[in-house]
Amino acid sequence: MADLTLEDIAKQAGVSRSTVSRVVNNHPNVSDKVRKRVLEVIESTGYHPNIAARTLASQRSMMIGLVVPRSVSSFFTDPYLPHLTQGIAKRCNQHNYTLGLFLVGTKEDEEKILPRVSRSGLFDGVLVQAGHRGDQVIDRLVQSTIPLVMVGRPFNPEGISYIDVDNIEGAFKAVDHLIQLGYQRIGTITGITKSTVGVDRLEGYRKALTERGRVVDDTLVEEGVFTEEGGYHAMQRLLPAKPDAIFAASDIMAVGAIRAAQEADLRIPDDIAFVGFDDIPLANHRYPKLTTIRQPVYQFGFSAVETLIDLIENGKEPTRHVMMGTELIIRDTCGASRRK
Amino acid sequence: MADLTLEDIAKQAGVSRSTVSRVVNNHPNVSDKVRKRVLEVIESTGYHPNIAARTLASQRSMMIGLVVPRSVSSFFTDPYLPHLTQGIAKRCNQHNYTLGLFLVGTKEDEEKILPRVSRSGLFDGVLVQAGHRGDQVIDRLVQSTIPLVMVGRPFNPEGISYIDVDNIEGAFKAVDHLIQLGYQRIGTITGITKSTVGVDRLEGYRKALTERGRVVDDTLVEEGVFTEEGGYHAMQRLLPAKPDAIFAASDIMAVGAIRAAQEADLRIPDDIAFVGFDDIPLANHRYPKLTTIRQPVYQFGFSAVETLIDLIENGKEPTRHVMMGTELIIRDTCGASRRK
DNA sequence: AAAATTTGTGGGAGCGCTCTCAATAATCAG
DNA sequence: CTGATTATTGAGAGCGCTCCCACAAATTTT
Repeated sequence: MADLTLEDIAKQAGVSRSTVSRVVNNHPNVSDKVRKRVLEVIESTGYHPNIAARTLASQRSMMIGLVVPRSVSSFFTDPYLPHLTQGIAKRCNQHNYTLGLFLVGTKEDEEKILPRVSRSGLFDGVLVQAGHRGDQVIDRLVQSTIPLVMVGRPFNPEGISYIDVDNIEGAFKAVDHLIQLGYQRIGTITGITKSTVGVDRLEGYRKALTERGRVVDDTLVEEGVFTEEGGYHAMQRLLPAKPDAIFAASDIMAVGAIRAAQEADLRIPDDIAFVGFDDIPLANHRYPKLTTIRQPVYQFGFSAVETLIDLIENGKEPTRHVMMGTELIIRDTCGASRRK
Repeated sequence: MADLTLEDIAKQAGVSRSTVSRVVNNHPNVSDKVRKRVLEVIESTGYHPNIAARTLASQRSMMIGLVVPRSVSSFFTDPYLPHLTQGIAKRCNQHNYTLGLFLVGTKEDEEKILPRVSRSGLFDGVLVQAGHRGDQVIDRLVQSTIPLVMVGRPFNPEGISYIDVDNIEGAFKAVDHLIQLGYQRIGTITGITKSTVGVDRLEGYRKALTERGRVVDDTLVEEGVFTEEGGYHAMQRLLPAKPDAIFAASDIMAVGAIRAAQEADLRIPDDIAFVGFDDIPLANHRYPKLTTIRQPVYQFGFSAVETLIDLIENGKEPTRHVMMGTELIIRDTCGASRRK
């Protein structure tokens, strides 16, 4: 069954290997009669071309790799990556590409994964999730010659194609919303500023305050890692500065921050308001419901795959940059309904 | 760089292609002198073997596929699968296997994925997450000749290797814990009973009650899908029966159930106690903290990969069944500390 | 009606590797 | 020191496919 070859099909259909190949690959210049006959044989035998042979002969594997660098540690604590992966897998399948998954956990993983991804010829291209500044995996992958698209903007984007969400604009919307609601001491829990996401969302925060004539008070800015604990601890550090509203750079951090606020007996949103970023399912499944900035993660995956395939099939120049928009989702934690 | 071949290395090292192949594959019977020389050339050129060619010649791809069927819809709402995937990816890498990811979303996905996984020769084996009874993907994959390991017990396990967590025992522990704490009206929110997980956890619930001389009251049993909403709605249906404790078949459902209880102004654990299943990170990051049954998801992934590789390398007979244990994690929602 | 073009089909040379087998070199026993 | 054994190396035949080229058949042009 699995060991049928083109030759076998050719023999059964009474044609040559070449003709069967043409039929399988939908090439023109095959008469309808022959095509039909070959198709019937293929159908009845359950033949499926051997991918390794095809890859070797055509120098195209129809496989792309998704590499998640070591500095992206939150593969399963934050739904972002699973969601993204799902979008990527979906689109790959639609384009008949197979997806290889590489989660880099350790230095050893890195040493094994890198050559396999970039020099084994197994992958036509690679998608890399952006991580921290100076992450080895990213740098080394970028230096290789394999077509590559980054998911998230790298610090040094020269010559690199990437897709990104407009984090500055998203953060701006979140903070501006809080300003419009009349909050006076708006703090922020930034993500790791070793990542462009962290940097950009902080910049959006700053920009909103500045454009509305506010002064940025550094005692209201705390950095955290992108996890629940990160938000929790950052909030604890922020509490003495008595903020009346917080923009957290991710929903997961917002959840942690809210926990810290609740433990300090603050009511939400009466004593302190929150806006997150991401719109993870949990945001709508907790009490009180989280006001947040929605980013189109699934479409992000789609777009990444499209961009990469375009790169693979139409050459690496010029580099492509895709920027996606965000949306403010107003729920309970910002206190909008109360202040109306 | 990527287009170096064995032949090139052989020429540079002044030996034959065969010898270089032996060195690359760590075969014995190569003199130290020659091996060293070849290794140096490989090192200095950055040569990496072409995987497609190797696969074609050796009939082994060193790739395994992970297939998540359509009936497992919760790829990103529940951290279970991401966590499992991480364990699988880790172990694959340690064994120098590459992981292909297939998330089946639609019927069309299924038609494309199945032949590619089972008949293209690209994969040496496949891991399949268990889903609902009668899921086409599972049935069809099982019928193919490719080495296969199910993650989670299938309904019809004859001739199928699988690994599973002891769900009956886990549920038993959870419910027995509630019984020991003196709760009288212990209800359960079962998962979908079209899955063995759902069935087994319900059985553990029944077994615990029966063994402790209790009667199973069907008005205290509600089925839900394995999501937050599933738990929420099931809890709403359960409320009129006035349970004083609930065993939810997953943490995510427990979270939803707690939300429903809180909306009904019940205090936890004073008015109603909860025990979940899974021990997802959130269980420890919410207030009150969730008492739950921990299953070793990461090790689950490890074990699945080990079992599959064993199958690939040592033949398909006999079928392997691996059962993993669980652990009761006592936190706040069961009221244990209060009742001490 | 012959020549030129346009299909449609088959043959053959790889793609880069593995693996068996034969050949040679090195080692050993008697 | 010779014949036998063993360690080391090379040659060659594929693995199953693609793709270029040549040829034959059908169609069009002059």
